[in-house]
Amino acid sequence: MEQQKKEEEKRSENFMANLTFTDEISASFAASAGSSIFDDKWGSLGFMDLLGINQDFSSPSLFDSLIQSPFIPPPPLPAAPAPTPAAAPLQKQQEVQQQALPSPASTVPESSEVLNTTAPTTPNSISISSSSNEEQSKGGDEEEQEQDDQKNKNNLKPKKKNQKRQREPRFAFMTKSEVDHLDDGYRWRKYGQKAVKNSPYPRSYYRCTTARCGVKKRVERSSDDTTIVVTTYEGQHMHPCPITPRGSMGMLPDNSGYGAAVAASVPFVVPQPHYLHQQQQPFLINPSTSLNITGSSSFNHPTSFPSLIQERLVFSPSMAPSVLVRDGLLQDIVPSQMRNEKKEG
DNA sequence: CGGCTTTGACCCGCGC
DNA sequence: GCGCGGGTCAAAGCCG
Repeated sequence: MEQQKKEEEKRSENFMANLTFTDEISASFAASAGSSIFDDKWGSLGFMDLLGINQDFSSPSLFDSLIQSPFIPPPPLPAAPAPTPAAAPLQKQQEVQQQALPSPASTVPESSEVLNTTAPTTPNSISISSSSNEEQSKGGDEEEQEQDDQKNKNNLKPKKKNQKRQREPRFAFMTKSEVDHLDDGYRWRKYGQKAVKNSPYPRSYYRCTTARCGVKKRVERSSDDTTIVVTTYEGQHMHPCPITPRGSMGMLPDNSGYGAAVAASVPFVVPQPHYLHQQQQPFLINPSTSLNITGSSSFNHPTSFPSLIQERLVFSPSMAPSVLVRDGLLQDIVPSQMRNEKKEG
């Protein structure tokens, strides 16, 4: 165990990750939001927020604006990926205080499904996608959900027939990594594993070990590109990140009383054009461009991303708009186009 | 001993 | 109704 961890950490140090976003994703967002991606609704949200990694960035140029954004939603999902013990020291520790301002998260479309596909042309890339299950309860029914959850736990049968299982919003991202289970700072307990159809790799199910935190995480490896790991989060942490010393992360939803709003919101944020500008890559506008946030300055804080996801973010708009993440299933997450391309190539 | 993983069984929703 | 596949449970085992 210990050794394994160390190995992973070691690997993480050398890890280079690309994160890709597609303009279609944005399109999806815009469409579902019924407004332009440039609206405050979306435009002010940072995708890093989504990951809950909006802290400890060593790249002010890119993230400052993000963080200073008036509408930074609390990380609906994995709050702040905690520092990987081995990786943390490597960074400048440029701590950025997140401004947990109340966000318009509640205005976010609750049933939007967003995909973020990745064009894994480079090694170690991540792609982010988010989905809010269309079946999921409409927003504010957190209580109801909890009750339902309880029902399910205490008694599996008494579920009403006409009551579809409600699901938390989901958020998925693809990561190029040798390691399946990325360390995002939270503690997870594996509760299941299933073979994945058409894939030699199993899908693992994890649950946040924090008491009363129902956040789940699903990890599977792409069958097309075995270097791609698809991680799907379901639900939102309403507690501080257990590993984060500052606890500044988890603090968001918790202390701000923002929980309900967050719960009711889509756990996804989209890259904000204005900060992307700073990278001089208006990927949202020009579908043919690819924003590579890599570089000397940007994203190289190991502690600010699921342990192995670092350094390279590539926003690459090139996928089919119809590709939306649905239920976080790999086959849905990975755009067919991309998969086809991979097969061809 | 507590926490975690493994793994087979089971439940449930959905499509045919 | 049936079969399939996704998701979850829970007992057993492992490990520090």
